[in-house]
Amino acid sequence: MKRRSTASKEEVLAVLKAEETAMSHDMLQSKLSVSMDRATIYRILNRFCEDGQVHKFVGDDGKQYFALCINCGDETEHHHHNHFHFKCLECGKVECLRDEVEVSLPKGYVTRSFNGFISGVCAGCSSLKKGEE
Amino acid sequence: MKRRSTASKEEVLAVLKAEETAMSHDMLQSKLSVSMDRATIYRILNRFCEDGQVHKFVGDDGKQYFALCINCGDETEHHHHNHFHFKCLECGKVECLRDEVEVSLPKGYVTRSFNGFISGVCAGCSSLKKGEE
DNA sequence: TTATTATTGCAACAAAGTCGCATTAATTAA
DNA sequence: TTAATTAATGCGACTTTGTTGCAATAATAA
Repeated sequence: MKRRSTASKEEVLAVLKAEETAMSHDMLQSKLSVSMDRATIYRILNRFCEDGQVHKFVGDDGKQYFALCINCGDETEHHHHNHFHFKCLECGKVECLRDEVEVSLPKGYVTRSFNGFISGVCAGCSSLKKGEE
Repeated sequence: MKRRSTASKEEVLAVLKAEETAMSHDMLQSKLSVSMDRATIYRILNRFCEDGQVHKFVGDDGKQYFALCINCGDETEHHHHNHFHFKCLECGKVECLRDEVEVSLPKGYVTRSFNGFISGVCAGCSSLKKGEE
């Protein structure tokens, strides 16, 4: 299964880079300059995940989000992504929080996957709100 | 809107207590001794949430899970549920992890909701697996 | 240029969750 | 005990998310 370079693929990648936020499928689709099928977008994104360019997580809205694997620290391929994701409820931006989080599990428990998600208001938006008052 | 005590409501509560695990709608439905409509189950659970008997969170499968507000520590009504939930991929049990988790947000960021979810293997199941080898 | 096969679009589908509305039934008042 | 009030339920319809099969398209290798 060698990957082929296609316009769709490049476009998805371009949007992910340009927007600088993790994106759910629908966020992405609305930003695409070329229209493409929902299934295609999912397939492209999941391929990126397999290739380690992108990682996937679940938001507190139950949706899958996809983020470029940059600014996520120096993760290597089999690395657990033990960081939180933060979604700003004002501007909609979803970002990776830098610090790795350690959760102490009870004795004998083993982690397979980690999903940390916080919703709130980011610095930019909370200062704006202060300004408005 | 005074709450009424109904058989359905009691049954849902009974299952939640008996199973001792957080449950998604479908897990719950399959354990009910009385069949009831999907919408009804959701409405009952969401009412429990409003009343503070139950809290809700999202699993890494994107589903909503509901857990009784016991063994979750001494949360008061407006308390953030800053604890992780752990789902055992072997036995399916979903439990609240005791320790409260502190995530240090960048300056100016405000938390509105917290969702921490870990999948893996619980102590019981991982010791069983050792035994099998 | 042709053969190979990864990629795409389309349609269909399943599952999760919500909502409106008519009916049922728990509670309160008479 | 009966009647009135209205919360709770069941049903159906619907939206959204995500996946999959299959035929058509197109990127790559021969």
